[in-house]
Amino acid sequence: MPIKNKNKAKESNRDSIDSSLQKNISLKDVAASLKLSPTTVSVVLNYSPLADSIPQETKDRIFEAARNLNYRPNYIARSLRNQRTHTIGVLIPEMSDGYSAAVLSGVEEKLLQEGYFYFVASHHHRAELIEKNTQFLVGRCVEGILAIDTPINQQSFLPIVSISGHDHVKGLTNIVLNHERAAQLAIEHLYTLGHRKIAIIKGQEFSSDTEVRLATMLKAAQEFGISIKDDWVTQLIGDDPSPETGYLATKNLLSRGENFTAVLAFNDISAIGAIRALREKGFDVPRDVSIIGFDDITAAEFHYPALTTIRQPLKKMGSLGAEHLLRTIQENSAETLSLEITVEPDLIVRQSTAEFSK
Amino acid sequence: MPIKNKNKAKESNRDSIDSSLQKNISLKDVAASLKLSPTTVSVVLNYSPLADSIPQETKDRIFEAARNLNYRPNYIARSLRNQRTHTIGVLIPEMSDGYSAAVLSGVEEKLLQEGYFYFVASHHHRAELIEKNTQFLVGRCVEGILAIDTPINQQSFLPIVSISGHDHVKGLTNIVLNHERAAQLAIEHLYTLGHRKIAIIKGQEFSSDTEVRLATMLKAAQEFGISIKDDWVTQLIGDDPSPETGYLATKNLLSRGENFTAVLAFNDISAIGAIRALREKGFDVPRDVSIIGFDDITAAEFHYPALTTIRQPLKKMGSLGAEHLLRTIQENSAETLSLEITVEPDLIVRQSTAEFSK
DNA sequence: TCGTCTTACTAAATCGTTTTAGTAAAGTTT
DNA sequence: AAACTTTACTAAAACGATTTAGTAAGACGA
Repeated sequence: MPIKNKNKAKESNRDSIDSSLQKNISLKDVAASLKLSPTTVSVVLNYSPLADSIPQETKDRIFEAARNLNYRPNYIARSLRNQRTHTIGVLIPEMSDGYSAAVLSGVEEKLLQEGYFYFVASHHHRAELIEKNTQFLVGRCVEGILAIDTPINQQSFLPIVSISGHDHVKGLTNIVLNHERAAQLAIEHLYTLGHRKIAIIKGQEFSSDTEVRLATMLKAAQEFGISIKDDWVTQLIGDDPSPETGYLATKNLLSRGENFTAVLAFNDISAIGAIRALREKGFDVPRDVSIIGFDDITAAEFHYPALTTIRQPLKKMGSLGAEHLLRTIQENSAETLSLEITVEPDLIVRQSTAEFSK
Repeated sequence: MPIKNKNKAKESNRDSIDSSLQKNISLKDVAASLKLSPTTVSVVLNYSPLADSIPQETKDRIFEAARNLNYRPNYIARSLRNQRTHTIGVLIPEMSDGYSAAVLSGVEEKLLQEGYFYFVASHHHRAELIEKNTQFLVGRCVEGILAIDTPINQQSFLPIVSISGHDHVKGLTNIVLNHERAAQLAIEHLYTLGHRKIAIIKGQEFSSDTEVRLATMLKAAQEFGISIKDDWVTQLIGDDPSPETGYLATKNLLSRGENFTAVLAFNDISAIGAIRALREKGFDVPRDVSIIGFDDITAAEFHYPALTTIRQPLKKMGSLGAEHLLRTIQENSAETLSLEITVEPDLIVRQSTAEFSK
């Protein structure tokens, strides 16, 4: 007897594997197999309060039939009826820049937890693609939009949460870094090490953090009594997400013949390029010049020299953004005020900065 | 008069912005506004051959009304009716390992081109998550699945394309690197530089390339008359996608007291960790030990020393995979045979390898 | 002038659910 | 024994499109 049971178990297991090869078992099929109406089957399977009057025995039969037939409710039909897709759209500049991926991993974790999926569309910093992709996503009936490092200039009927954005549009929630604090940490670190001549590599115009990053750095410098000459400020060159941008920017900086002792790079990627440019000109990092990156991507720690950097909690920003977006969707609060949620940076001291001795 | 026209243009522009704030214009609404039936409006807007008998004047009215009301067909309703979602599911191990992101960028490019979107689900190398996520994706009515570096052990009624997978399941298409060639390039390079004592860091068990990578390397070495001692083979330690894995593996290797002159790392990430471990023990790369990475991720070029590596055309593998998946979906060919599509590696010589002189 | 063909449409079914509004039978109260 | 409740269901509408199968009116040929 036990053996027979075992066989039976195996068989039903096999059945379910095989049946995963054929599809299209509908509610109607289940209902027909039980000589019940789709209504009854639906309310039971959904644990609807309407099923209160259905006797347990019938419920059991229904559950059993659904399992045996391997019934999976059609998500599309359900979405149509309920007007809920449990899907959100994510706008990113670039899939492969490390930054977006880090944020996305936080987004994904939170969304899957809550039974949501997401569509990603990248725009490569092209305004018309932002517009077009947004339209596509809306066309796909997403319930909200998460914009990562992507400018948003229009109000929408959909809830939007922007990560590292700086636009102030009605109804838009921004997840932003405490930039003042970040700048303070960076400048203070260099100041403490004795640096007074600091160069800054700012981001490209299209990066939404570019402006604040520079402004807060200049302000923090001023507070420490450090004046930063115009000639010590340069900008990333090119628009692909590679260290090349920082490499070219730094070469440009060096060609001006200025003798700064430290560089604040826009991000880790560009800091890596900057180090290479300095090395080519015979400067050792950190002996001759100190460099601070920004973001703390994985590569930062394992670069040589390991990068001192300002860490942004990218993954956390992603999950916070997702969490907030889901909340506004669930509250169905179209009247949401503009909101700003701030996360804190950390100074991570490694080997690319050193005391200035001269 | 021109002025009035201008105003009018502005107003209608404004209307369309405002109307993007309200949603839910259905086919029925458009039809009602024209006193036509939804049928007529549908066939005209879809350029269906059924619209042949509709006079141009009516068509124009319909198009105009659709534009003015900012009508957007409801994708869900359309999907339900047509039984097409134009959505595929992508399984990846990890969002933020650089590898998946590179492949994804190729996938995305191709898919968006063809009007498809994709859902991503990552499984962190956990078998039960692979299973669960696949179920979720199927539940979401995806039309096919793209598995990136993810083991597939079951046939499915959906088309599946696997990138860097090594499973041979009926109906599964594999996009794979020409591993023999890759190994040959790597070994030949080291051989030419005079290296005869080569250590190998193999991947973790969960990486689908681990086995072939090692086997082909050993075979290629043999062909060059190089014998690789068991003690010169070690394995990545830990399961997060950081250089730490290679760092630990290399420390382990060094602790064995063997005196190899070159290291073949499983990938660039781990090569970076390996270099750090060697450096800590006082070995200079490439003067004392040469290192070859694998993949050619962005970081490889800008590492110090820049990594010599075997390039995998990751983005291309992504777009090839997507292309092939779409093709099998469109052909509706459930009878597809197992197929293998091979892409070619390149040897990228940089600064982490040098002639062995002693 | 009848039958056929074309033109310009529309009604209704369908996709697979959920939900509203019943209903028939049995049980309970008064 | 009439009136009301509860039990155990079902029919039909709805979500928003597409598609099949018409239809009514006019044009045309024999």
